[in-house]
Amino acid sequence: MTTAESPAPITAYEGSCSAVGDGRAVRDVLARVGDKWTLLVVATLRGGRLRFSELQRHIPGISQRMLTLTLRQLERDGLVSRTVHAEVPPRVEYELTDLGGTLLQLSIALGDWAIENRARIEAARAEYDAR
Amino acid sequence: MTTAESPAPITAYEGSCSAVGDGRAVRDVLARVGDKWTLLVVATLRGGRLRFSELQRHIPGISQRMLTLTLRQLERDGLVSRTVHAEVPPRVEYELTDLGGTLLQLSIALGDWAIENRARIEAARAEYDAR
DNA sequence: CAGTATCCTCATCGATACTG
DNA sequence: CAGTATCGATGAGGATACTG
Repeated sequence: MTTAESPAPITAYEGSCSAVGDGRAVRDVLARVGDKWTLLVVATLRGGRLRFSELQRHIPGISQRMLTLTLRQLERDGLVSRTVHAEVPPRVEYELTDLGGTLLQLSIALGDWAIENRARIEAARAEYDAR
Repeated sequence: MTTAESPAPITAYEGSCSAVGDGRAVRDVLARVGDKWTLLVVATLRGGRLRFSELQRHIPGISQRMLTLTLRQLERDGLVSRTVHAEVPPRVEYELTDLGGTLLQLSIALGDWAIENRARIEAARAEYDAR
């Protein structure tokens, strides 16, 4: 799920069936959404706006650096808005945009799928590994 | 339960809140599904069973190695079934399992989201970069 | 045909230190 | 408080060669 790429052609699925669109678009989305923290940040913002330190507290394990990078990407893509309040000490709040809200729906679907099928997947793994 | 009420933190998914499940499950799924090729392979199998070389042809840019690795993971997780036909030359066919089919639904939703919002995201990026 | 086996590169991420 | 700067480890993924 690397971000910086694709001189490659990748014309997968054009025409053949529109179910998933072209591979480039799907990969772009996955590159954004499939990294280690993005969906977790989006999910954490589902309750409304939070400031930087609150986000960090609610996402155990995320480093300051990765939270910053993830938020910058989300902001750049118009999925999250960033509001700086002119105060001392500084207060910066992040909030999902409307577009980010639609992504949230997907992340919930993905999360639900994860919960529902986790046991099945782990059973399959155990069986596979048993050989 | 999309709480719109409390600014109170919906702390990090410790298995309690169902909206996104716990972070670990979500990350597991993303680790599986969010890599460079998995969803593309799943999507390619939507039409039914295909053999190794057919998959490779339909997914431009994928290396033999990555196709093999991706298929092994999917097989291990019970998302794809592998059938070896006792012939010469060998013929191996891959097909989505029922579980894999449910993942396909998600990949379609993700693909649709990608198509629908790609222009918006790129516009947001352009605007962001213009500063 | 359908894979393994190696080698190698480069991006991702974590840790740490520093700053407006 | 909310970042930036820098460094180093890890590992995903590509290229290539070989095999049952």
